[in-house]
Amino acid sequence: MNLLTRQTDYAVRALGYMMRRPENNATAAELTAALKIPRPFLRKLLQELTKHHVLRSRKGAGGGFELARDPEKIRFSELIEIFQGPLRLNHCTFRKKPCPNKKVCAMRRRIGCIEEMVINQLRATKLTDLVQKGE
Amino acid sequence: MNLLTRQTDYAVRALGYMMRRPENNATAAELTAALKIPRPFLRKLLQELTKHHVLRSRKGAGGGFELARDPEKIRFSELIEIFQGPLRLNHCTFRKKPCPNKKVCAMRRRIGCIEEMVINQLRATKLTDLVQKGE
DNA sequence: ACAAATGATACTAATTTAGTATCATTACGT
DNA sequence: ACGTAATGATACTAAATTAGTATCATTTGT
Repeated sequence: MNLLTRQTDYAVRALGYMMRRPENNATAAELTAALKIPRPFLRKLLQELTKHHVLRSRKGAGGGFELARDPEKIRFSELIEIFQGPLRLNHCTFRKKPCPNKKVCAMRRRIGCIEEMVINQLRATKLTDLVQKGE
Repeated sequence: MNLLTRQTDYAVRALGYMMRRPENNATAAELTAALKIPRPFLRKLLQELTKHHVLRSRKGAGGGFELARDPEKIRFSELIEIFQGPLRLNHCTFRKKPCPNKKVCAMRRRIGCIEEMVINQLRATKLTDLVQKGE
């Protein structure tokens, strides 16, 4: 059981790296060298972050990526959602065909409860909580 | 992002069904009919539960499965572990090669914290919480 | 113009999850 | 004893998800 995929993990590392630089920026090349993440994969992931306005990018020579916002305003939950879809711990496998197991749905309620807790935690966790500036 | 696989989901349904029967038992055939889960898949899963002493089985005519314990003593966490391995929300992808990203490991601490909360909740959740007897 | 950067997109590979098939073994009922 | 109804063990295939690659287009600074 693993809540985080490698993409999310990489994304946090990359963002963390940028956060610790004075200008909050870096190029894909730098990040590849520093973090040992396969370059094309990293690039794709950075583009994704740009699309979702977590990063801003500049093309061309001297270009690169920079944080689009204060790291304090980048939520862990947001990153997870970008790479792993909506935050839910369980989606009823029978959702389409009107669920024939109403009886079991105490499960869903109970899980919903745990789910809510987790989501609240993930929302409350900011990039700055994941990566300490000084470290 | 999905915390539960279908196997775990099915397992809860199957156990819930058995829990609501007077003898806490059923055959694979009954369960297939009642829960609309593909039979060979269900059988495999029931065998797994038997191996882990959540169920007891009896072979031969008139045989079948029964809960090996009071449903109050079957933890949700245990079921997840059986089908999805150890409860961890994140395992450092760099664990082998001594992690070159000590800097980022605030992430690990923070995630560890959320992880612990989730695990505690899952441990505290019993089969009886997932499936109400009367329902 | 050229080099250094990202954007877009389509593809392959690896891993995990879901599901199938088959034969062996056990136990009840006659 | 035999047939039938059940699970045990195991090996396999299929589908879905995740990880990673490749390529070409576009932009920008010098």
